[in-house]
Amino acid sequence: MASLADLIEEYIQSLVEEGEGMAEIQRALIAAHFRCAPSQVSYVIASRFPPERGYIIESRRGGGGFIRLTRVILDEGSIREVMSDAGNYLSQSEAYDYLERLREDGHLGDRTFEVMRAALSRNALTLVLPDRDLIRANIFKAMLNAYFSSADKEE
Amino acid sequence: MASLADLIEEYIQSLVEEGEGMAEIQRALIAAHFRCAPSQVSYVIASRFPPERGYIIESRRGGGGFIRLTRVILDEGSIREVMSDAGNYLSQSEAYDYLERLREDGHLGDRTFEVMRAALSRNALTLVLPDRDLIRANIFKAMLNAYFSSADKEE
DNA sequence: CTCAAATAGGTCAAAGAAAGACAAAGATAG
DNA sequence: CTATCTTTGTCTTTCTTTGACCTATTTGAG
Repeated sequence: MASLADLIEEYIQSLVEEGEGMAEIQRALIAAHFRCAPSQVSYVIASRFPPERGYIIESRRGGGGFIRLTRVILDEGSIREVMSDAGNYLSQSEAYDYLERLREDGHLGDRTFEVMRAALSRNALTLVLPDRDLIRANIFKAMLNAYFSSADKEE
Repeated sequence: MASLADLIEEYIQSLVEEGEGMAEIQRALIAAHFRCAPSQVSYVIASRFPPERGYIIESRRGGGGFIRLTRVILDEGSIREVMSDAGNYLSQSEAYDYLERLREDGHLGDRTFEVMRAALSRNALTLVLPDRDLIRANIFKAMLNAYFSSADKEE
């Protein structure tokens, strides 16, 4: 069953697409539309549109206030940057966010995306917690490295 | 005599078939349906739908949580064979041999080969020895399943 | 102009929801 | 009898939802 957060995410997503990568929303309006607490909308924005997925979040309070979401496309040169942003510990959700972004921006094929996702899944990495995130960060960087240094090879 | 686990397996199996290879189930609902502990459902999933048998297991906790099962169809029986041969522990050299063979047989593209190799490398898997080979086996199976379940998708 | 009211978003913690991990007890096959 | 498989229960982790309180902006009365 899709949670309320999922529905709100979908809704906001459609607004962003409609605005070709940019949307200005009013928290209270969306909350009213879904009959939920305004902070629920904040939660959705924080959890579904974070910088890891390539969104810039700006806002203004008071009369005529808004929350602006802008999708930033990752260029070829900034991929290394993503890798160093990832750091030495990486949770599953952070890792998935990065992958999502790389794919959305056309730097990763669908199949490679799925393979990497599988390698980074909590399921495959049956370790206790500080270890798991450390190994995940290692694997993440190793795979991206391999992928981007074997460019111009097909599949 | 058919055990409860067998009945639950059958039931979930039918859901997967109904969904043409994919099912999203709610653990608590299934448990209620069979009047058993929720962890029983986890047991069935772990014991009857493992990666060796070609299933991908994903899940989400919390409100609106679910367990998603995806069945991987392998036209080439040899790949499933490789997976079960691989066993629960896999050394780097064994893993590399399998990858080499899959590539030679045309089942793996060059780039995917490199990515998988990186993920399975001793370098990425900075763990002590019994652990390392166990995690490697997990990752290996997860990646193969992901790769072959996303056939027909490019790169 | 000044400042208080109205407007609107931010933060955080607590409660609720649902799955995961694991151990222990029970059943069964060999 | 023993090893393996099943079943249950308890505790943990993760994700969602709400509510109370805080901060920033605008507006308008005096």
